[in-house]
Amino acid sequence: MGKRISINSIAKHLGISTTTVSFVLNGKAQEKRISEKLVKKVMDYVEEIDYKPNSLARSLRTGKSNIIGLIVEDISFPFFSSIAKEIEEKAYKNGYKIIYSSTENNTAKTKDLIDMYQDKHVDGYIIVPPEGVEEKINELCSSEKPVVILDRYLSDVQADHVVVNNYESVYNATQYLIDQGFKNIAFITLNSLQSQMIDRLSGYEQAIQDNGLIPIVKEIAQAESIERQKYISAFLQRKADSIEAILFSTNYLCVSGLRAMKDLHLDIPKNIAVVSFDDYELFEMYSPTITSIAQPIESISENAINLLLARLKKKEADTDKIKQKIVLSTTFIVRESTSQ
Amino acid sequence: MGKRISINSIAKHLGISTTTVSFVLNGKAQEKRISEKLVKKVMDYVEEIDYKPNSLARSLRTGKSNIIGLIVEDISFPFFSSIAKEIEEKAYKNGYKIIYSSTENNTAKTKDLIDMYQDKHVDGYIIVPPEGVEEKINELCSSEKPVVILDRYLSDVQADHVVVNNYESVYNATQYLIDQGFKNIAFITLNSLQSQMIDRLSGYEQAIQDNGLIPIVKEIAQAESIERQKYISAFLQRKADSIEAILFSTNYLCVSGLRAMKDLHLDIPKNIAVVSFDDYELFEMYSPTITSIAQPIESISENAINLLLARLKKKEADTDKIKQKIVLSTTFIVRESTSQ
DNA sequence: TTGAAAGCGGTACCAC
DNA sequence: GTGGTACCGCTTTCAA
Repeated sequence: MGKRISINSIAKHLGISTTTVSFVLNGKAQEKRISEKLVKKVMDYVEEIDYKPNSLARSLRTGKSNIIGLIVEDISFPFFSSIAKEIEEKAYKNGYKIIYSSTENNTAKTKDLIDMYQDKHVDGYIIVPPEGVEEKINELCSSEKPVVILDRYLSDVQADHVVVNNYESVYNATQYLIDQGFKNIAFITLNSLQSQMIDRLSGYEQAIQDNGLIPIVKEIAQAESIERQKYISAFLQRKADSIEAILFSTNYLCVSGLRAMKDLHLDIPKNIAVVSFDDYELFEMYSPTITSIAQPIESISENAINLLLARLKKKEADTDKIKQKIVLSTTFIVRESTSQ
Repeated sequence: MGKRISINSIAKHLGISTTTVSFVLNGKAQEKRISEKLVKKVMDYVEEIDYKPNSLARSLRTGKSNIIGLIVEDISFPFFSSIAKEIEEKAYKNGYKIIYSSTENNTAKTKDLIDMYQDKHVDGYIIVPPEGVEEKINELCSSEKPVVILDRYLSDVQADHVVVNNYESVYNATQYLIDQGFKNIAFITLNSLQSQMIDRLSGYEQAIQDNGLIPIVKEIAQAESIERQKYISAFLQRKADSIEAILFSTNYLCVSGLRAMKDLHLDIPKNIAVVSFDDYELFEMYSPTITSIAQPIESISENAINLLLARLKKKEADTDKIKQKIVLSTTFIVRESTSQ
């Protein structure tokens, strides 16, 4: 018969009921004490015709989709694409697929995406949230779907978090620069209210204050790469004489900074020492090599997906409501750009 | 009532039939000549309770999922993540979501992924295929789902393709080196049978032959970054004296090569000139800057998704079976690494 | 040990 | 113009 294969056609073909086939297929043969013979018969036939159950129908019935929604800031950033890769790999091994999207730090788009994901009945979420989605995410959390927040901390949100110790990392990096003898240390960051940026800034400010120095902070608007470079360039032209070292709060800001410094013929580290948050292949290859604060990408990914998988496996019965906040340590990689 | 909202509960609440609600919701009110008043009533209520139809149920019934499957080699490669970003953006604007995966050039995993995607009833595929999946993809194509192949050309596969002119690009780059006065030009590539690699190699070989020179080809096994560097390093140590220029067939091979050359204190371009296929931010920032063959990422992405969307919109009726092969041009970016 | 049948939430054919 | 209802394919309760 030319009919599409379904659990029904199998049952009909074998002269048994769909129930039985379903039980066998779902490994409930033992439990339901279905005869070995029958099980084998079903399995053999399924094998023969290479039957694949329709997961849509299954999802509709069970409410589970075996899909995890991954929402990052921008999949084309190496940091996020590396995380995506790791998460996908692990998810795949556990029978989950990933639907991903980039928010581009756009609140409206993010809300939209979450709606779409809910609509697709994804089983869980891993989200790198932009500003202003706390409420939406809280809604999400109060549905029974597990949510893991990545990279940023949302204090008002009842969800698991995986972040790095931004404050301490930058505090220590700043202290390192000070110990190296630098005094006029600038911090270049994004004008963002996201927790990770706030924390990095605070770490810098506190270290500066603890050493009785004067903070020099430059906030760059979220903008295209070329724009960023211009802002930084303008800043450097005004301040280059006085600044001895610069800390960048993200790697792409640092890249823009390096371009600007190259244009201005500023010598690193002779004129200015440089440190960047978030390591990048470029920093290892650049001349001079650039000191950086490396985030543990593997560990971040692993913790996030493990946390989510654990929640997914747990029956709602023993749902321990205590949300976790996992804080991972960064690695300070000293390179040539900070040698006095 | 505490019942979950469905098209049925709406119908019941309003005292009309599900059919009517369905028609209104699907914009078929006009077509079905449903009264303005009723339409408004339905719409208002839907608005009020913020009803979102269950797309799973809809997919089950219609066979459409509004999901596009994107299968790339490795999402953590900038080339692929940039493409993913562009494709996602455009897909999103057209109401499609993306499920993506990385094949890691693993044939078995890829087949598995395709199975999973079929199972999820994705509406269309964009695939960067590893070796050995031609048959599987042909199966896919003979289902009615549109498939677009990216980056590599599968001659036996009846699908749309979007590729770049690998052969000409490398031929011209090689010729450029020759015109610059380089004679002993090596080509470092992967030991891969994928069309794009074959074509790049052929382009090199033909140019060398056309100029009466001797080809020097080094094939590197697919391996971890560190391994690759070792292989290249060993090759360079044996040949450094005679080689005047090197062409790398991919950007990550070139990065490994740059590391190796740095270790060996080979001066670029004084000792050796360097060209890489596939541009990379690093090449623009490196000292010296590295000449490269840039792929038109935006154009590749745009063509791929447009092709797919076009096929998706087209009714099966006027299905023009003629598959397209879109060949895009690369840009040769001359930088410091090739100045004699 | 196995089977009948009621949904999951929509869509769309067919009837009135 | 509007409504009844079969059906997409699978899970699962209940009965036999």
